[in-house]
Amino acid sequence: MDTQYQPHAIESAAQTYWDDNQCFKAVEDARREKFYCLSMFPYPSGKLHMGHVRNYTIGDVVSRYQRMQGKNVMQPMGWDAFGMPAENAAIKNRVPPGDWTYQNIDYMRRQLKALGFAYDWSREFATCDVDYYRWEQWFFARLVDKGLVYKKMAAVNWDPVDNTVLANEQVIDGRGWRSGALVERKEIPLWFLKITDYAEELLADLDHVDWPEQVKTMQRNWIGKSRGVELSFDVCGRDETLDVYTTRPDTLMGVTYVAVAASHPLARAAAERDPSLTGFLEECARGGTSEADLATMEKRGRDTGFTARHPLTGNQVPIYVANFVLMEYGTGAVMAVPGHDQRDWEFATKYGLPIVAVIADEQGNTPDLSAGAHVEHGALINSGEFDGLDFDAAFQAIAARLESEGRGTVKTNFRLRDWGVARQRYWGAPIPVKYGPEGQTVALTDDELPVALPMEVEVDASGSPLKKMPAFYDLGDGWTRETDTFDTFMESSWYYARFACADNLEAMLDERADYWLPVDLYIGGIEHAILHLLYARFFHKLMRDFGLIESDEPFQRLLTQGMVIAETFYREADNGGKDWFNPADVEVKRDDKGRPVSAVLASDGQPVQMGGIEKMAKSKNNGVDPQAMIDRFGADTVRLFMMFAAPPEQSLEWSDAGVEGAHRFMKRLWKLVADHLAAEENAGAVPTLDSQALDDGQRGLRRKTHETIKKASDDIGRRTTFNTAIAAVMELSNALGRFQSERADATPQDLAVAREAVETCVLLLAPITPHACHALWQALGHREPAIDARWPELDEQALVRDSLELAVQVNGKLRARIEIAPDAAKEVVEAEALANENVLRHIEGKTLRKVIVVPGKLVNIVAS
RNA sequence: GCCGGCGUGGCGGAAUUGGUAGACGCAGCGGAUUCAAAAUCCGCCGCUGGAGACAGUGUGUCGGUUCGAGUCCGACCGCCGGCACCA
Repeated sequence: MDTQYQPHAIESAAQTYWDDNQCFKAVEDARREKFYCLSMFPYPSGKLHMGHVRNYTIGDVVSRYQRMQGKNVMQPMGWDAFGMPAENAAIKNRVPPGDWTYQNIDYMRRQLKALGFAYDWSREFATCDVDYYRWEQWFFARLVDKGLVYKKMAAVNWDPVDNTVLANEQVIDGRGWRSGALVERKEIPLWFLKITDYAEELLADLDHVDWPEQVKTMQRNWIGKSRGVELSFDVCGRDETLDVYTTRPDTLMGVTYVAVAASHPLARAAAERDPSLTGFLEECARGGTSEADLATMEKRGRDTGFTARHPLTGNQVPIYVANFVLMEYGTGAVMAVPGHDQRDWEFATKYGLPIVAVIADEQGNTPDLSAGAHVEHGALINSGEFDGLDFDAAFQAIAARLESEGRGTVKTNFRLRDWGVARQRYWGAPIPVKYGPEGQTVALTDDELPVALPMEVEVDASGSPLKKMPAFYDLGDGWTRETDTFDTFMESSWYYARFACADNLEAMLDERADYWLPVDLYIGGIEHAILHLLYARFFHKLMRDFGLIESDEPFQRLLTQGMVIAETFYREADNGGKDWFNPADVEVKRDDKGRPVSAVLASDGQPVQMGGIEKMAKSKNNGVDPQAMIDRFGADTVRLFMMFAAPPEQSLEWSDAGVEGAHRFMKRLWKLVADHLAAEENAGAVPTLDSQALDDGQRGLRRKTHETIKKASDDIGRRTTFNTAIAAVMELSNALGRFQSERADATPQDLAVAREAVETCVLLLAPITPHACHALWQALGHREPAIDARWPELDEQALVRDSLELAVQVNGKLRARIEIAPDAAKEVVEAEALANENVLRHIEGKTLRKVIVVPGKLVNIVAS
């Protein structure tokens, strides 16, 4: 073999081999256990970033590992191709979004291939392919038939200058990102999917998936199941009621006012009576629609002049209109208990509304409400017949009373809201609906589908070009087509299923979906923990209920990867902003401890400021181009560094020096194999290992080999902590290197033990650095490729030790280490520990209280 | 604001179920090799004291539980992700 490690030649040879032999084409085979490994598909933004490289390397390592376990592995790749960036690029470069998208896909596909990922490329598709989204349109029409789709008014961000709807991302400090105009909340009719019909099941089935607990908790909280009471207040002097929902009916006697949304009919009626309210209602429409905006804005309100009658006491309480109550969440009205709700307390304090204590503090006294609300549960006070009841009893009693009077019912509520799927944008799948001359709304029939998105368009900042294309929307006879397109979360909600049968042009899914689903391991960014994953789970259940698939959940196991971050550098610009410099163009100066102290721009030698470590992003210009790293070190080094630098769930800091370290290891590994092969050649033959005839050194190396197999198998297969698996292989390779240099005149058993260690290193690393291991496995004389080699098998016998080292503590502090036989009795261990010189020194003059022996670990002697 | 995380040497991280803190790697320092350099190899490497044996101290801060806490509990500080039209 070549004694030099030459990554580029090795990598293209391995990739050619895999390609020519179609090694990663997945074929359904009922007799074999399947493993479907999926990484979240990329948005084709232009080129791969390090986050992609990390995501896809994790998936590839697991896929290759599972293949070596003998599983029938499917690992597909595709493109989440609809979305806003294509429209933005179209405005900027005057290129149709479709052209831009498909060009990006071509470039990024080449990059993925250069990284050597074991994808079945025959299953590739982009969500902007008609053959993909046509089935989404078909399925949507089925949902319309089943009554799972409806249209209702909902708030959007409206840019009054560009006359267009803005995404939340396009609203910056309450202004449109292009126009700079103050954004308004505007209500328009939009399509919704009834995800709330599935709230209960979406919550319950979280118990049956193997996901990180934090993600399950976030989803549970997002769905937000609560038990409360829906009750109604009569509006005094008007023939109407105000319905409100509360999870705290126990505080009902503390209600001192009621608040309604600015767009509530009662608020509008109030403005007709009192025109001075009109300006306030307009003000309420200002600002963004995001929950963060609403939760952090200044809470403001006005008295409508109307009053409501308390359902139990009959007392009149004022009705306020408030900017933080929204018409589309719940009933558009809330009851306020300022004594026991902090937001209500602040509002009441601001507007001089009464604050009444109706829940006692822990000691049973009236709580002090001068500095804030008392929100804990407790016994009722100032509540008439309900005084003294605790939360549960009061809930029941008050709910029963309301029910008997026909003024309320116990109700389970969900925080989860129905999914608005309509977007007023061009680059998305057209919503398959048409409108008739008499106001009819009709889903398109199968023979009217698909609705193909016109590809030759000019996009500007004034909204969707579809609205200006009669050829698209005008169907004649007064019928028009919907010009809104689907939320791109629609496409990403079922792509994992389509990968099972992407070549089927006759049906959305076929029986192959049930072979592959559910996905065994799904890998992607933690930022998708709620929305994407919840929508995909919902869509899966919809498809199941239409008989398209059998399983209940799409993703059996989930791995959420952390971000890739890097140092930022900038200079203050003349306009007060910052000019950001790429880390590749900056030289960092360090002090004698290696701490970075300053940095200069390489091109001019002048200083730049260090801006801290941030997520790799265009805005901070701190992205490291994977391509440059692959060109310089090869794909294996990049993959190795990515897997070694941090466990997958944590954020990963890019480090040029770290990459060089990974490259050095690749060179050492290469040399280790070359040295071993040279030694075998000297000896003339490959001897057979006789595990019964080994000396101490040989047994030591063999133990290390099998300890490494044990650890790496567990780390990759169960824990998915690839960094520690690599560290273990590094330890083995270090031990092997020492062994080889100590035994220059190798005996046959030296060579046999060393070969086992060498082959173990190569196979354990094969999923991570597949190209080099492909070449090394060949060099070691194997005819089958490394991808088809079986994962090394653990020999428990090799792990047996003659003696163990135990730590000896005195009062919890380490004082000595003792060598002891692994099967030594507790008494022997204790005696040995107590005989130790240093231990004796520390217990001298003290009384022995207790000796704790943790077998195989330590002895703790308690003395005082 | 609400929900979910994270915080360990100069740096990335390890310590898997409450049991020897710092594996592995990077940087640094010392040495070998070399005419020299690069590359490579060997050694040292939390902090303080000590020639050393060893002792003290140390996992964001403060407090608690325990024979024993990086790990569990409470309060706080800082940073990150999500908040329904970014993907």
